[in-house]
Amino acid sequence: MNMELTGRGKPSPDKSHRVVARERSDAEAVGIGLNAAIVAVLENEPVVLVVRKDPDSVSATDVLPFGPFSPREHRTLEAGLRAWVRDQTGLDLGYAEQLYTFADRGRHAEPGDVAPPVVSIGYLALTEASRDHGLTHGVWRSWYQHFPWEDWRRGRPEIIANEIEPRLKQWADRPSPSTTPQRPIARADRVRMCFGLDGAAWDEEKVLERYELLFEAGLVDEALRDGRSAAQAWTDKPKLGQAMQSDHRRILATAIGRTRAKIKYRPVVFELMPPDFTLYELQKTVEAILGPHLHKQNFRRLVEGAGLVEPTGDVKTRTGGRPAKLFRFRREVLLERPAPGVRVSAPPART
Amino acid sequence: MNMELTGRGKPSPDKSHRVVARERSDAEAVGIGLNAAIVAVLENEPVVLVVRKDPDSVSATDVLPFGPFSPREHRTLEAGLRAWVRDQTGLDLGYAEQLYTFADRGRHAEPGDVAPPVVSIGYLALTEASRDHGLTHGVWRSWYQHFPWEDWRRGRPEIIANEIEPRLKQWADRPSPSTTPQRPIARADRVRMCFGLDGAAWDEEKVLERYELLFEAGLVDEALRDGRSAAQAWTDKPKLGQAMQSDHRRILATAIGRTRAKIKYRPVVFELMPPDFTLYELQKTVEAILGPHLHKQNFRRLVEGAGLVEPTGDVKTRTGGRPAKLFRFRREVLLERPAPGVRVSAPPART
DNA sequence: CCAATTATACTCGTTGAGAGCATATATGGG
DNA sequence: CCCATATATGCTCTCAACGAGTATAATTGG
Repeated sequence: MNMELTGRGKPSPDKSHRVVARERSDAEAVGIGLNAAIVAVLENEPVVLVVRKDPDSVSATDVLPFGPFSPREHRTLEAGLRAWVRDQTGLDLGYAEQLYTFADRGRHAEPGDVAPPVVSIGYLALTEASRDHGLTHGVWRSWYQHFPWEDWRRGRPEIIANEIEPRLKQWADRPSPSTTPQRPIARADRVRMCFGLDGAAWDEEKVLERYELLFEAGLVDEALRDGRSAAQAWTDKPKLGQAMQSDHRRILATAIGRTRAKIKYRPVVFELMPPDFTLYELQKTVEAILGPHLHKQNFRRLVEGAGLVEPTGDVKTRTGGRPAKLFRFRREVLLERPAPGVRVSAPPART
Repeated sequence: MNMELTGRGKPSPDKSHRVVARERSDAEAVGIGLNAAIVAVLENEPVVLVVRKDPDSVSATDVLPFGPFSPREHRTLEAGLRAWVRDQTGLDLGYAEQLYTFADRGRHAEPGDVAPPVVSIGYLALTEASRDHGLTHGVWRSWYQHFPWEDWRRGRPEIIANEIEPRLKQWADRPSPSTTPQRPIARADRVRMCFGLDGAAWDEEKVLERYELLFEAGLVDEALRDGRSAAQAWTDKPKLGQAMQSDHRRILATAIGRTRAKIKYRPVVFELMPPDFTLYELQKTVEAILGPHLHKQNFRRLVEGAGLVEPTGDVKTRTGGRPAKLFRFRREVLLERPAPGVRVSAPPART
């Protein structure tokens, strides 16, 4: 499949694509790129499908599957997405939803890139990892590799206290540049709310806000590619988390946040599960996404009580203890309640 | 401001724009249109800002403010939106958020249109109606004029029982066309869940789902413009609600649904309120958006207890009874709780 | 056969939301 | 001036949901 956007000439060897874009006489007709964050849970690890730009390169960064949207070929955006995901990775997408449309100039430019689309529409897809038989290209990558501060499964990640908190507080103390004059909320307050510092609660859904904050503070590699390189490089400490190509990490952040939010009010966990599963496996999957939340007995009560699952009648033995009943998703719940989901509530705010 | 997308030639007198789009040699570089659903509450009526395509025309349909996105001029989509909204309507946007990106071919075409953008990015903006002094173009239109079935302020709207229910049930009984072969949920069940029939609960957030269902069933005028005109016109009864240009009613449906959802977990109501207000006024505004929900005393307890407001110290007299204390939005709540909002829960599901 | 491990059932206490009652303080008509 | 009326506001009762703890059941591995 032709990954290059037509109408933009051949992939430019020029490093500064923004200049190219500015000089186009027809700048208002832009290319549309579709980006897919294809999420699964593999052995209790939330993963996203990435392809390598150049597998042999030392500095190869991960890139989400992406392709152009061709209105001539596809009636809807989603149809286009499904088509080229199949072509490109061999995967047949199940659940997919649109995330966000980004068009920030400068956030796309990347040395060595082919001409990037100016507007990229991010999509979230959820799939069962063990159903990836058709997968021809791409590998599953733990999403916490790109967002280590989001992994609370073993308690509060140390990177927050050791790296993020001191560096962000230092950033907050610096005066805001005049380019953002009347920002409504002070830097220090944003830092505090985003990362749950000084007694604020950690909100696992604020994934994008946290990434954007680190970006603004110049603590992620991608910030250096933005036009503001010089201003951002105020510290030369190693940057946080593994970077991705273009603005793909921002799309992934959006995907993680949306998945975490949606799992609570829609039965989307089941997109990640095999047809039959034990309640413990279901809980582990939820916890992989959200962080460890729930009391085991209450989780059972919650999920069964909400009518989200029904026993298959079989049990799974060899679990190391008493055999666990197998359950399946109870589809009828969609016809009964307006917003069924794993309603885990946030742990009580630390005061 | 030039409303026409560059690179597409002059506004075509040709009626069938889809054909024009298909024949463009450069179809993959498409125009991006930004659409704004600018929402306010005016005298307890939720309203949206519309401009008239042709005010003198008898068949003039409402159209949301829209304009092209020009990556050369604007760094971000939102910046572009704010700029041309100001140019076009004289309004300075406050709160704005992206809604959704639509690109369905066929949903845009409209007789008499100038060449429509192929991809339209919808935005939701909330503003205080009495702050529209700068407004030069456009009028406030009740959003229930376009969605009469969404107005539950005086109980269940009669149009549901009188028009929607019979016609949708009739549609559900017809066999699905082969173009949508394995739709996961049966038509009858979708009708039931969307419109709360046969004991199902009414979910005020499903605005888009309801509109799309009516669209599929050919009960809204816009469906006739879609390529499937012939198939859709299976009944010649009058269509439901006032139509809008292009796919603007779909964007408005998305905006209503999002506003209704967001008001519950973010303090966005206050974008619609003057600086000082009584709790009764606040409740009326919430109810204009959501439908009548809350017990007056509980609403007060909820809103004050959540720390969303604080008394200004003044009272508003001449209310017809005891003077009401004036309140203002308590901004500090943003620094205290992760997701503050008017947490009105749905009324108990009718069983 | 027993210890360890996992699964599942039951109970208790707190909290928050829905609903109703009671009281306070205006307006407006006689 | 007084009272009927209307709105504002405070308080309590009840129930359901949820977090947390305790107890019991059914396996596996030595």
